[in-house]
Amino acid sequence: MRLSTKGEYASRAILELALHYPKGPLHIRDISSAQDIPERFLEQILLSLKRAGCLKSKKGPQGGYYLSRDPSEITVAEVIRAMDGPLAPIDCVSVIAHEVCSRENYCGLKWLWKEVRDSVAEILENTTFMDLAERTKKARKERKTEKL
Amino acid sequence: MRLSTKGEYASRAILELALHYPKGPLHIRDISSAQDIPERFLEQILLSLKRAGCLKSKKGPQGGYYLSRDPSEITVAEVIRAMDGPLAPIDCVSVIAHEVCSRENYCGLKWLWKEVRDSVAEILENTTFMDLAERTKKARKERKTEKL
DNA sequence: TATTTAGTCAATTGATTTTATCGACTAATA
DNA sequence: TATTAGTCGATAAAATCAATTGACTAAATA
Repeated sequence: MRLSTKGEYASRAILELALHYPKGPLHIRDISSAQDIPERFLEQILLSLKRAGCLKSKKGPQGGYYLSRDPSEITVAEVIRAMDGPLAPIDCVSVIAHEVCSRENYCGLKWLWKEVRDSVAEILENTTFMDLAERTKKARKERKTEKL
Repeated sequence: MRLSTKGEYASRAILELALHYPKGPLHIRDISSAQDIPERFLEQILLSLKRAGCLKSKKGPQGGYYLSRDPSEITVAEVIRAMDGPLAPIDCVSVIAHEVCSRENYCGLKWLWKEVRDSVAEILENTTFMDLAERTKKARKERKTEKL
């Protein structure tokens, strides 16, 4: 039940862009160093996220990536699905990539995996990058005052 | 956020043993054919589950595997952890394999993954193989009456 | 006690996925 | 037209996963 590195990097990258929103584009390089993600790998991830409609980009000097919508309109579910596919733990309970099992006697388990899927989806569908950005800003602020 | 094949096979195997409980041991071969799991792969899985304390075994004729406890005492969480390790989507929110992140600015996400972890754990900790066996029996019964 | 049955164990292979890198290309700006 | 920065496809390296193998040990029974 683990999240892929790709999924984790993607969500960190979008969070970084959300923290910067609505200022202009950010370079791959800057996102990479801020979030400690291998630059050439991040490049691919950002491309996928762009194709998935989460990001837009601008070439040339003063170019970079920026969110295609307000952070409050981008859910974590959308980002994770774009990177890793269905949220379901196994295909037979995936809404998107549904697969019929050959035997009915597994269905005692099917019900369980469906419950897991729904519960994960519920959280990720209802969390936006605005929520995450706010949490992050708040945590940073608290950390600052703590140090005084 | 996918379950490994190993985790899926393991839960199916334990379910099969729970359905057979408390009758005597079942051969690897029988579990394998009932649940359609590659026999030599299942062998390894059963060994791990034995080491994890879910199963016991008996060698020789009339031998096989059987549950070490009542199905109501074996949770799905226990089985999945034995096969795949921590339930947490990423290590920094794992109770067992906790890892400190080098940067505090990820914590906006940390909180989210923790919520996911807790929600998955809540379900898997509270589902036992008695529950699953009962569900399965009920589903089979319904399927039978449907056919009349 | 010999034979058969059935689980034990370690090592290794094969396949797939994940993670990452490379180089050449295109678009935008100054 | 030089420089900056994203685009794209191919591929390589590494890790993990899934599965196979062969030799071994223990138990039952004939």
